[in-house]
Amino acid sequence: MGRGKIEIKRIENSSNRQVTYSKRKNGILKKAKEITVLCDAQVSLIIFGSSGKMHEYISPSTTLTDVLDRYHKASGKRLWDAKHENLSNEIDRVKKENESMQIELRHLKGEDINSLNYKELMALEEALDHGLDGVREKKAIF
Amino acid sequence: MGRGKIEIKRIENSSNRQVTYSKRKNGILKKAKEITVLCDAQVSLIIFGSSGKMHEYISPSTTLTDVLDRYHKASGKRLWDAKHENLSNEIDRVKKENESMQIELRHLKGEDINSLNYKELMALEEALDHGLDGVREKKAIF
DNA sequence: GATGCTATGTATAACGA
DNA sequence: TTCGTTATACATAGCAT
Repeated sequence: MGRGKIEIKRIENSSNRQVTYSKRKNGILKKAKEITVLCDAQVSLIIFGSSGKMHEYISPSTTLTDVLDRYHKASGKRLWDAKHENLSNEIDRVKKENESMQIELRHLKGEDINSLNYKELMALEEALDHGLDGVREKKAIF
Repeated sequence: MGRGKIEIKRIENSSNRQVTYSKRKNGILKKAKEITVLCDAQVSLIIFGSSGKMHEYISPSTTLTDVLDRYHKASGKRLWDAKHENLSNEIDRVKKENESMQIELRHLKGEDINSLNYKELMALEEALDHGLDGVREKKAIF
C-alpha cells in the first residue's frame, strides 16, 4: 500500500519499522473508531509497539472491564483464574530459582558443604579458584 | 471507500450495518495481524458486533493475560482485584532478590567485575579466599 | 441474509525536505 | 531523526446474484 507493494514480514530497518508502526497504529485506531460508530460495535484495542509504548482504544459506550467480562462469558476462558494461576506458578518458579541460587551462593562461601561429595568439592574449588583469578587480575590494574 | 463516500455515523439500515460490520471486522483483524508482523507489535483486539458475536485477535507471541498485565503496568488502571495485586508485588519482590543474587553469583565467579571499585574487589577476594579455605579443609578429610 | 464483484475512497510506502 | 507529499496498493460501499 503506497509507492510499492510490501510483503508482510518483519521490517528489518528499524527506523522504517518505527515509521510504519506509527502510521499503521493510527490507521487501526481510526478503523476501530469507525466500526464502533458505523456498526454499533464494541471494540477493545490495545497495542504495544516494540519500543514498549502503549496505545489503546475502547469504545466510548463501554469499559475495558466490561469488555473483558463479556470476553469471559463469550469465550469461556477464565481470565482471572488463569491469571491467578499463572502468577502463582511464576512465584513458585522464581522462588525455586532463588533457592538454588542461595544454595550455590552458600557453597561458594564455604557454607553447608558437608553434604557435598569429593567430586562436587573439586568443582567448587575450581570455580572459586577461577573467580579468584579474575578478581586478582582486576585488582592488579588498580 | 467504495462506490461512494460515507459519513461516519451509525448505519441505520440494519442489514447494511451487518454487512459492513462483517467486512470491516475482517479488515481490522487483517490490519492487526499485519502490524504485528511488520512492526513487532503486540496487539490485543476484541470486537463485539451488535448481534453480540465476539471476534478477537491476540498477537501470537503473547496472550491476553500478558497484554492485560502490561496494560495494567502502563496505564496504572487496576483491572485485577487486590489479591492479584499482592501476587504481582510478591513476584516483583522475589525477582529483585533473584537479580541481586545473580549479580553476587557472577561476581563470585569473576564475571562482570569491571564496575567494582578496589574496596569491593578486596571484599570479594576475601570472601573467595574464605570459601576456598572451607572447601580445602573439607576436602582434606576425604 | 450471504457472497462476489468492481468503481471508488482510503491508507500508506517511499521519498523529499 | 520527524515531518509533509504523492503515487500506489488496498479496503470497501453499493450492487448484482
